Amino acid sequence: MNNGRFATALHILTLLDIKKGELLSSEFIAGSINVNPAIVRKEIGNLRALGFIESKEGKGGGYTLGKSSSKITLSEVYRAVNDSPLLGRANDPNPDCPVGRQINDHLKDLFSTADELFLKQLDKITVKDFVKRFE
Amino acid sequence: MNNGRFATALHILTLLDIKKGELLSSEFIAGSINVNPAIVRKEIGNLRALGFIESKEGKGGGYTLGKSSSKITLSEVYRAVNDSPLLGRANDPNPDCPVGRQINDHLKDLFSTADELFLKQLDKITVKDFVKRFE
DNA sequence: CATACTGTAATAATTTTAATTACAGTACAA
DNA sequence: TTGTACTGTAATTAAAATTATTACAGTATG
Repeated sequence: MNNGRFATALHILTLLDIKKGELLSSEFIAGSINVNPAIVRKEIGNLRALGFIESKEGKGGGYTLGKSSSKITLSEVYRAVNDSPLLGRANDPNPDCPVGRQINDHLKDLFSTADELFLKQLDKITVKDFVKRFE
Repeated sequence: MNNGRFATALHILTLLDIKKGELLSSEFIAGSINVNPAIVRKEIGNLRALGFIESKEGKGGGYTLGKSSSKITLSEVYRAVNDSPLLGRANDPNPDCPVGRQINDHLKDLFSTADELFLKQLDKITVKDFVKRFE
């Protein structure tokens, strides 16, 4: 799990929606999030591959939304930065112990069910909905 | 967020339930989880304060469940190791930006709702239920 | 009183995450 | 056509979080 990346990604999309029509630079975006511009460019590379963001290179270049904020759900954003929200780091238990041998599978079941539920909730919320909270 | 600790805590409780009646040492438990005994003792210190585990000091000492595994829910275990399952690490955005100033509050809302939902699911599952999966 | 445990803290090592640096590539504009 | 201001990307360093290790005092048992 890594919510730092989710926070960053959603922050980027929020700024792009609020400043719709403008091309925002990685430096401007990084200034709002308070992270390094290279990280913004990297995360945008990921979001761009999914069609959420478009970029323009060269002088005067920058970023805009690649699709309407009403068409991007938070579950899509979460999946973009993270395969399994909840599972996270597991132990590496002893395979010679009956419990150790099985527990990771059982934990995985547990979390994948919860993951689905969590993502189902986020699926109902679009970036546009989220941006409305800033009004 | 930190699921390593949840995995460790649940592993401990699972072993204690399966080996009910016996006193298990931190070394035995650590051998099954494949972590350091001092970590087991530390986590047990936490679980003992909540009444989930009892310990006996001195030679021949060790650990047993402090209450029936059917009376311990996974949501209680989760809360024992983690205040907010989902929120995790946040950024430290620029307070001079309208988005930066507000986003952490909005993220927190988002995650606290999801947290409640997640814990509500875990509330339905007891340690005993979990242990049944090993049969 | 020797032994085998727990309880707890301090420190070190490891892993993960983010920051920094660097630079090639691209578009604009004088 | 050249300087400038951007993106794209990778390599390296730094910081933060997590876990491991070590150490030892305290306690019960035989």
